[in-house]
Amino acid sequence: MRSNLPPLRALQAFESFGRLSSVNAAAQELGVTPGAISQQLKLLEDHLQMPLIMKDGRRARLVPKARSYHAVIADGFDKLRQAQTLLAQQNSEIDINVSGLPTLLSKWLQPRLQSFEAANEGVSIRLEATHGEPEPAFLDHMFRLTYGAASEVFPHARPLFQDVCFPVCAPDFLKRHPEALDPASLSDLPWVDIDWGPHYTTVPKLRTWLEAQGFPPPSRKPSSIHSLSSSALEAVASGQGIALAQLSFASVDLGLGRLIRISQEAVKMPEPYYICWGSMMLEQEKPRDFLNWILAEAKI
Amino acid sequence: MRSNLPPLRALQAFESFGRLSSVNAAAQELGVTPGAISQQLKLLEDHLQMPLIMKDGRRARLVPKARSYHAVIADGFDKLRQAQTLLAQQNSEIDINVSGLPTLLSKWLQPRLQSFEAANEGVSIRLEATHGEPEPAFLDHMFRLTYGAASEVFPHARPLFQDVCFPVCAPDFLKRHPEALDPASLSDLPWVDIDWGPHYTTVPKLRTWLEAQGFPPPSRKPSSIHSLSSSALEAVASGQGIALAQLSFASVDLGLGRLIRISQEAVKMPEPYYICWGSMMLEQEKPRDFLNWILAEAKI
DNA sequence: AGGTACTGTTGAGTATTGTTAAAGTGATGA
DNA sequence: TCATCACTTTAACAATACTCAACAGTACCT
Repeated sequence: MRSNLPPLRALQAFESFGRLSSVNAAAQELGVTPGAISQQLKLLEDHLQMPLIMKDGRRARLVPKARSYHAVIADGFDKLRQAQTLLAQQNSEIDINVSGLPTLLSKWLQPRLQSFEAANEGVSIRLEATHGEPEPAFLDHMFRLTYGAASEVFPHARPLFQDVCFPVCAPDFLKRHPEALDPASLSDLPWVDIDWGPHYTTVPKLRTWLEAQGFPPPSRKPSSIHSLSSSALEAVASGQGIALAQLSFASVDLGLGRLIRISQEAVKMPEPYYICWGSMMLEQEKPRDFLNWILAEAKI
Repeated sequence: MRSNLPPLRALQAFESFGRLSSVNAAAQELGVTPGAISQQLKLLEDHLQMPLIMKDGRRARLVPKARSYHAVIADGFDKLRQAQTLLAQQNSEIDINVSGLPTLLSKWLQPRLQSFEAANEGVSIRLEATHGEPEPAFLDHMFRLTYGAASEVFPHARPLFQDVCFPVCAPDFLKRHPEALDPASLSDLPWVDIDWGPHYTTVPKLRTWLEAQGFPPPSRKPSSIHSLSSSALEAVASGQGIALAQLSFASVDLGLGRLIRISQEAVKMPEPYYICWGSMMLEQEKPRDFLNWILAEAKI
């Protein structure tokens, strides 16, 4: 790909301007004067031989045709900024960085992290909960806890555990709907859905469990849809309805009595959770210890 | 994210240098002199307060610690270059751009494209076969033909058709292995696998079909694994073994007698193929006609 | 209408970046 | 061992980008 990029400073001005829709704001963000931005934008129009900005009252805006171009440019600068955060991570005092799916971190890892910290005096761990997978390059300084096939894009991955799912509700809800204990009636109760997003199509939903038991799918629409399991479980705990919960995410709340398991029947998640890491990760001692610890934890 | 980027020209020099491992080559690529590159690299080291290059004999190289940083920076510049190709597409004389999964384009779209070109005199169409999904921003000037949930990241999507799969082999192979006509013996025959990659976990494989018919999974390892269905079908046509083929991809070769369907039993693909497009796409007449045509084709 | 407050543009002077050419630096070979 | 080569670095001039200050257009208020 031998395409000559336009002058980079001009691109940066364009990116900032397009995002903020203001020459002044862009100037402030880039730490230059508005005049400089104005000149750079003109320069870029000149280089690309197409108009990019139009005046809308006293403001200036992107022309519609430049919108998609800007989107890709903005993406590129995002990556460049990401690279800076990677450096910041490398140079930080943190011993172990762990990125993971939000609920996996908060409901599975967090509760047992004490045991690791107790055994490793003075170790500092940073947890980062994100839905989207990080750049593989980040894995040189970071573990990633994720689900299923997403792990395959990373240099190294080992399965942690394969979870099971079953329906749960709140004690309070069970009082109002005692029929919930009869699996055949679950299809008609209010329920809470968990949406894993388009990339995870094989994850069991309430419908999956019902069909596995030979019952019809839910007759109502979900009373709420959550992108986080933990948020869905909160909704269930507050009595909003039933949901198909994962054992490892619900176990704390089950122990506390905030949630009740309505059926002993469970469906298995089709794929395990994984821990992933990069090639330079195991050269340091503390990450190595962490990996061994977490693999042992998962086998219990 | 309020992180100050380093001087961009320095980043660009770093990106180019890191990729080419040579100051001279980087200078040539960026159309400047080696001295400028050298100075910019020093500037970047200065800005980041960390060493980036080391001398390896008379060459200069990246220090290992900078490798992952470089990977992300390079990704960012790739995006910026992509943006240029997007502009090039916008300004090109092509009426209709179609990006799609390779085999879907070559085996399904290509054969019926004549009928569209015949009906639309003088229309120019460009086909681009890629496995990876394009930036959503590209969809403002491009259709994308893809499979299943991948379609959900794009602004608009309509299902085309839901394919079915069944085992096929070459006539020649059938002569050598007449037992192939007995489904129960398929598990023990040489076979060819199609690997859709980590993002498509629900796609049927030979194993899926066998299990659906109540037979054991393949007893041997696949004699070859292909990332393209079309390449797998070529291997099968050359007599390498059997494979689970999709009706729409195999139909031409079945008609020509290059492939033979060994069983009438078929498994359905769990998700349909989709055609996807962006918001500004249907403002032009020719893309609108194309969309209508392709949706009609798919219903046949 | 006219004043005021914003926002963006323009042009000449200053600072930063790239060029040119000469000087290091390690590998290679007679 | 010294000349030579391939490559990179350094330092003084030329080109590019930024600042500053004055200007021009638009909105809003009285």
